[in-house]
Amino acid sequence: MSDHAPASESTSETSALRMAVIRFSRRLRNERADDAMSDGKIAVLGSLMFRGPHTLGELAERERVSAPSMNRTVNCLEQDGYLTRTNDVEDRRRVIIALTDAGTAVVRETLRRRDAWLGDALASLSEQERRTLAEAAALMTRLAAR
Amino acid sequence: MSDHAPASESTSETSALRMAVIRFSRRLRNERADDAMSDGKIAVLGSLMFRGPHTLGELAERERVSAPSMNRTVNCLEQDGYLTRTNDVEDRRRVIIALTDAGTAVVRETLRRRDAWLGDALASLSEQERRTLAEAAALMTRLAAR
DNA sequence: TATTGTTATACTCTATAACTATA
DNA sequence: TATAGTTATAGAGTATAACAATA
Repeated sequence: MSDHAPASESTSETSALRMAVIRFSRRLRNERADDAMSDGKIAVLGSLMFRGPHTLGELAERERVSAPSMNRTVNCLEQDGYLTRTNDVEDRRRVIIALTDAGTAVVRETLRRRDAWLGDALASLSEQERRTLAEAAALMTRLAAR
Repeated sequence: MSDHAPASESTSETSALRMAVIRFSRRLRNERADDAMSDGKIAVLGSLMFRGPHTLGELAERERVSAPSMNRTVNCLEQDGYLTRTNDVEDRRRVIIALTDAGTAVVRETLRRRDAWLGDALASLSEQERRTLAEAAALMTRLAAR
C-alpha cells in the first residue's frame, strides 16, 4: 500500500454489508422535520414517544451519553416546549421527563419525512426486492440487539 | 397522545426498515480500532485508501463538510502521521492529500474490528438469511446513491 | 476576477469533576 | 454513605466570514 494505489473497496460480503448499512443510514438520517433539530434530540423525543416518560438517568443510559450531556439536551428541549420535567413524588431526587403535544408533533413530522423519502426509494424497486429488504430489516433488528 | 401513552413503534414496513437500519448502523459504528479515532476521521482515511489521493476540496465535498472543517480534520490526521500534504505541481493553489502506511494500518484495523463483530453476528444466521442480507446490501447501496 | 486553501471565531454536543438535595 | 440530578468547565467537530496565494 505504500504506493498509495486505491485498494479494492469491497473485499468481502461482510464489508459490503457494513458499508451499505452505514451509507444508507446516513442518507436516511438526513431527512428530518427541522434542520435545527439534531439527531440526538430527535432520538430523545422518540424514546419518550415510543416508551413513555423516563427519568433523566434512564434517558442518558438509553442514548448512551453522560447524565450532564443528557441534562443539557433536555434543557434545550424543555425550553423549546417539546417536553416537561416533573418531580417524582415517591423519590424526590428524581425528575420525570415526558413529551408534550408539540414534542409528539415534531417526532411524527420527522418520521413522516424520513418515511416519505424511503417510500419513494422503495417504489423504485420490484415487489421481490422490497420483500428482500423487509426480511433484511427483521434480521438487522435481531443482530443489533446482540 | 396528550396522556403520554407509548405509541405503537412500528406502523409500517417502511418504518420498520428505517429503524432497523439506523439501529444496526449505530451498533456497527461502535466497533473501531481506536476510540480516539472518530467516525469522521476514519471516513477520511477510508476515502484516501479506497479512492487514492484527494485535494482538500475533494475530501470536503465527499464527506459533505465545509472546507475549513475538513482542513482541521486533515491537520489532526497529518500531525498524527496518518496522511501527508504535498503541493500540486500543476496548480500550486492545490494540495494533494495521501495516506501514509500508518494511515493504511489504522483503516485496516478499524475495518477488521468492525467486520469481526459483524462476522460473528452473521455466523449466527442461516445460509439463506445471509443471502438475504447480501442482496439487501446491494439494494441499500443503490438506494443511498439516489 | 475567480478559485483553493487557510485562519479567525463561534456554536453545538460531548465528557469529567464537583456540588446539592434526597434516600 | 450512596444516588439522582445539576452546574462548572473543557475538548472535539462543525460552520461562516475574512484572508492569502495562485490561476
